Amino acid sequence: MIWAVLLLNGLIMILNSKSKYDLESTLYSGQSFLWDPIQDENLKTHEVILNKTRYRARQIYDQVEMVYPLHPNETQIKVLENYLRVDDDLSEIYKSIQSDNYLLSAFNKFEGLHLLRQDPWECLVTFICSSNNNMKRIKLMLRKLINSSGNTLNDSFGEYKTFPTPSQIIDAGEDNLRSMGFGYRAKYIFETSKIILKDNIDLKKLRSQNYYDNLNQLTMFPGVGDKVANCVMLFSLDNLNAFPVDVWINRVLRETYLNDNVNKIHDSKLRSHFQDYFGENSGYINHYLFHSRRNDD
DNA sequence: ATCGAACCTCCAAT
DNA sequence: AATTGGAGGTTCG
Repeated sequence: MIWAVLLLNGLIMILNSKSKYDLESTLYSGQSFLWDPIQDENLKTHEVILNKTRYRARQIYDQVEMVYPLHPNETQIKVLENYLRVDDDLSEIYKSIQSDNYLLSAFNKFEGLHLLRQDPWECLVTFICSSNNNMKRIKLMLRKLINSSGNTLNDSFGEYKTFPTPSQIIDAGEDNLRSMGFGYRAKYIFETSKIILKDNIDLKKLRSQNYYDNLNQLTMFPGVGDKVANCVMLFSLDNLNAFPVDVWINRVLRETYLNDNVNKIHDSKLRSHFQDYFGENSGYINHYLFHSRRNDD
């Protein structure tokens, strides 16, 4: 009854999710490094900047509550719902997959884990940074980049920064990027920014385009190989059949799906094999395998 | 074509 | 306390 009152008064803004949503698993499962947990009235709230606006969200039962902007307009609600992929019907995806014990256990343990629909430019920079790197340092690098090169905006919580555009990264310069701790990735980020600017590339136009066309396009950027390209496609370009193969996926494939020594098989060959094996939602499966394998102790 | 090594930097484990 | 090796890969020879 309290619910009804709160809902009617518009005090609680619950996003319209098709199935159970596990916000924390989703935000911190290694697909985005741009969310920050903040303490809010003893509840765990999470913050991110999307489309130059600050957004805050938290788990409420099996759904997501949008707690900021305070009285969001339709567009703002759509932005967050779109980003969080609340329309994905996970129960359909769980059902569509041929059952094996490892996946069943993963679905059960992380029920509600969603893929995100991130901004492709931010996603591209993020995953170029991720090579030979760990989550903590990736977050630190991105934080430094945003703080030093992004635009400063204001809202009722105070100042916040937007993600730098390609030209802002070019303005920073490769040396500056190195001093921020990017290491050899500084050149990749810098050169990629130059290409995007010079060729006037709108990465969002790659959405829903052919998987292989996107793969070819993305791997033309320096610092982007098969793995990074598949991450960008899966986490920002709606290519749900993308299948990034990293060391963790390698492990789980070797331990659970193959008898042979997987190390002898090239990553891109593994990738295409398991795309065929798992089918059109292989990207979702990939992320459950990845997250599950990283959290199994 | 294929295969190691090298690449920046941080940090946990010797 | 100094050194080594690995970390959610890519590139170069």
